[in-house]
Amino acid sequence: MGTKVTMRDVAKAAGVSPMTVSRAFKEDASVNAATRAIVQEAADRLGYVYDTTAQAFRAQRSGFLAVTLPSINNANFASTHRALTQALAGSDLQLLLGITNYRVDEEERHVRQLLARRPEAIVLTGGHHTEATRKLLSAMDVPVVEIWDLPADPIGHVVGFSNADAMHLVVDHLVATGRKNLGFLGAQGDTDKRGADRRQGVLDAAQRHGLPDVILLDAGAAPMSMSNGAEAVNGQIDLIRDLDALICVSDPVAFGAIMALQKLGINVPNDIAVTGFGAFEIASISTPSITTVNVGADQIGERAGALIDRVLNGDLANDDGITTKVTPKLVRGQSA
Amino acid sequence: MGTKVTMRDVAKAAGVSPMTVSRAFKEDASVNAATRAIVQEAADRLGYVYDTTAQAFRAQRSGFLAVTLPSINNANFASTHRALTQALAGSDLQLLLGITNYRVDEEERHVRQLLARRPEAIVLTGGHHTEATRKLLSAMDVPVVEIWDLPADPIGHVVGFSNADAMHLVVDHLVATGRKNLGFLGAQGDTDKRGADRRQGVLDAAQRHGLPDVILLDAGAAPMSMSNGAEAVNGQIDLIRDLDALICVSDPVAFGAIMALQKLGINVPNDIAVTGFGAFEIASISTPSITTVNVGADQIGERAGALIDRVLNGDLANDDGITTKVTPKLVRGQSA
DNA sequence: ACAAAGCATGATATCGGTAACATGTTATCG
DNA sequence: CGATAACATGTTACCGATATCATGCTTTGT
Repeated sequence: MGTKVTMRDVAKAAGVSPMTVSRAFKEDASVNAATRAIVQEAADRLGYVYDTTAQAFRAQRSGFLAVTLPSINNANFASTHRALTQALAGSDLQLLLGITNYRVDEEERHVRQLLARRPEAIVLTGGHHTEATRKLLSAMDVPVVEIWDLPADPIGHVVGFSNADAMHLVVDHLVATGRKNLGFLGAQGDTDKRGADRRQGVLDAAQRHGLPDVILLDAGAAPMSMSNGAEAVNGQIDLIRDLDALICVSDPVAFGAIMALQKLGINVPNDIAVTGFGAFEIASISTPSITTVNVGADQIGERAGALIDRVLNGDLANDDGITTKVTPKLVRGQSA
Repeated sequence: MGTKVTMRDVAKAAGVSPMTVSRAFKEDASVNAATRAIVQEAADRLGYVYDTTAQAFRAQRSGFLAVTLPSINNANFASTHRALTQALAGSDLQLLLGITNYRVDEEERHVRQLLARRPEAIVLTGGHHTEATRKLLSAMDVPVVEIWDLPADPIGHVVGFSNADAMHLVVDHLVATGRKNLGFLGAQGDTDKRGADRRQGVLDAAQRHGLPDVILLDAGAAPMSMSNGAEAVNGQIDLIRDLDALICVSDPVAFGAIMALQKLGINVPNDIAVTGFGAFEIASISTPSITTVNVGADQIGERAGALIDRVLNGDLANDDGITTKVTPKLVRGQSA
């Protein structure tokens, strides 16, 4: 019904000044209890809804926390999101999400949009960005937290881990259990930089161990999931038969690969070991369960939240970028 | 670097009035090309970022489309989100998400926050809401679209399907293939209303077919996933041994259940049929593949987007609520 | 060559809350 | 009892972008 009811309207209805209405809506402001009740009643009657846009404008404080995520269909990013939300439950920040589909150019588009809303801080998932994105971010002096990565040249703060190093855990484990001929199944392009970092980590680790060249197997573009794993196995089975270990870029891909291998009569892990990444639920439910890496997605969200709290409380200067590392852990399953 | 650069600053630097700067940033406004270039250069040099908050305030148009989703870790809601984003790519709307964790009280909290940002329209996933939520929504005359459900008493527009009716497809199929003793595995509370609707649909359909009482099996609270299915089977196996069909509230639950059943030496579908819901990827990749229901999550997003386009263009009065039904389809797998 | 139309730009007021200051009224104290 | 503090409320100005109206300059047609 009531279109555009403002504080002025409420004030008139309650027989007070707009300022008193404003005060009545603030918890701690000094307003007589009776007056506050009258204002409340008038507001309810008129169907008044507080206008945060106006408040944000006047206070020059949007109350937004901008967050970019590659995907909204990923248990790990969901964990980070949840932990971040919880860590910031005390503050009055509202999350403003941008979904980048694993692409830096979409990230740039979103960052532009997000910054125009004047967020209090911005959280970027990933440590690779376009030049324009970096420029935009340094132009405004908004606190920046990069998560899920350890960028070589951080923009501001960082809460993450090295995707490349995490793969060393996997390769070390495979080598320790006698595997030598490794294959890596993931995107072979560089659009998804975290995936590319993992690929590079595998290559480096294999070289360090003096293993034969790692066979690179294409699984399409991110976001990759179960079907990608299955199709990649079926399409490149000749290459795979020579391997004794298949390192997959993520658990869903690994699961799809295992399903396809089993249908081809190839036993996991006897004929070939398979590993995943991310400690998704499928890794523990699958038969065989999948050896994977738990990156601590919730820890990332939690610590990023705590960091933002400190920055916004002024406990922490914005320009001395703090890097918080979380430690990925190998989770042994039956598949490797 | 440059804190709070405004149009005024750019104007001064470019030697023009703020108004000209404003025009230079609008594609179609009449500004001399040379002037526009000067302004651009000045803006870039100063690191000016357009302030959407101020614009939104002045124009009394936020540019937000508010959307509530139960979860950000769900392929179906992600599909809806993606389709919605694409359908609205032409408009300049920015999505403002609220994640409700399948709870109407959290939804209410989010709706309050979202409305305070004066969205152009609001999309609610689900058709059950608190009384306060309904009141809030009718107080502002913001266009409302409820999706993923067919509410008995819609607030505004609707794009959805009947969760209860969708289960008839499943039960009909089970009956047609000779199953009689059904169990329903899902939440037994009413927090997740869509889940409760599905449960009711199964009960009604079974009664219609004159089947014995459906055995209700608890799988915990939403969001439920694979482990819930597996644990529920392990914990209530005595009840399950008497069944010849297990209807699960979602595919992940069904998959977890199948894994647990297989480990117990119970063959699916020979000993017991199992069905899921949602046509998640796991349903097609799993062995056996899972009989499920595809609800057309992307269609929902697409049509909701088109609907919002029409409403915002004034092609459609806000008060004559349009209900668009999408038709869930049974997807036959090997599990039932 | 001059009026009319077209184009580029500037000045002013405004959107809805609220900080800062001002004012009026009631309690408190020596 | 007069002075001062404590409290409740009102007045004014302002945040940044832009709709609207006004203005000056250039082009065009006859």
